[in-house]
Amino acid sequence: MPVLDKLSWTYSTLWKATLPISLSAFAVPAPQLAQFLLSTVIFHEHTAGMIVETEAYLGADDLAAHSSRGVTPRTKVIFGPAGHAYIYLIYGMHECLNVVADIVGTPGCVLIRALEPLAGIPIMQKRRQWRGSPKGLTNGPGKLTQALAITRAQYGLRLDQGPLTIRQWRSRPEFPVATTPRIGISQCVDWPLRFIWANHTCVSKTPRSPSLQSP
DNA sequence: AGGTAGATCTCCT
DNA sequence: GGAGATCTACCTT
Repeated sequence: MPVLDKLSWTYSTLWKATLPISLSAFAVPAPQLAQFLLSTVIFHEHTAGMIVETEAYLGADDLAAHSSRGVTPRTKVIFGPAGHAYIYLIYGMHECLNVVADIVGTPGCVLIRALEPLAGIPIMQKRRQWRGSPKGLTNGPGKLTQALAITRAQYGLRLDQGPLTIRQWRSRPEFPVATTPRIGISQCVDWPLRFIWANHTCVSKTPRSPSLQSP
């Protein structure tokens, strides 16, 4: 089981330890996809990290979701096929990576909020100008995109293959999952749609009142 | 450990 | 024109 500082991976050995995810596996409701994506691994530009924190965003009733305002040039990919990348700029400077969920026409997506850095850590340090502990490289949605060099240039790309890819371990690990309210929103603040690998050191914030699910 | 300010762009009112 | 799915530096306890 990969845990920070216990194993060091090269990009290619990590690639071989993982398998592709079929595009159809993404076509499930966002809360389900958010939990599935925990423990999967993002690869891009000589760097890779394991997802340990996600948030689900739903459709018209979820006023915290960008898609609740309908189709715009920015949000159109959310209404398209699952398994593609929705990437947007927040606060004028930070890119955020989302994975489109659901069937075509149903706007659901999953925000990737934190990774455990696994491969290419020196490259991440250079991109982030960060000399602190490795977890500080990717424990936040704006941090992980910078560490993996993900920008709106990758908007709309499919994630089951190609330059920006998400893969799964050959054998899915067992780990405890906790559920909390989402971070940084002002609407639907109590909806339990944030999912974390409980007690993992790379999670962005300690939840104020996590509810533990069965492992 | 915790709060605040500033940076800086896109979308929608 | 203003808020926003954020981060860092720089304060104060």
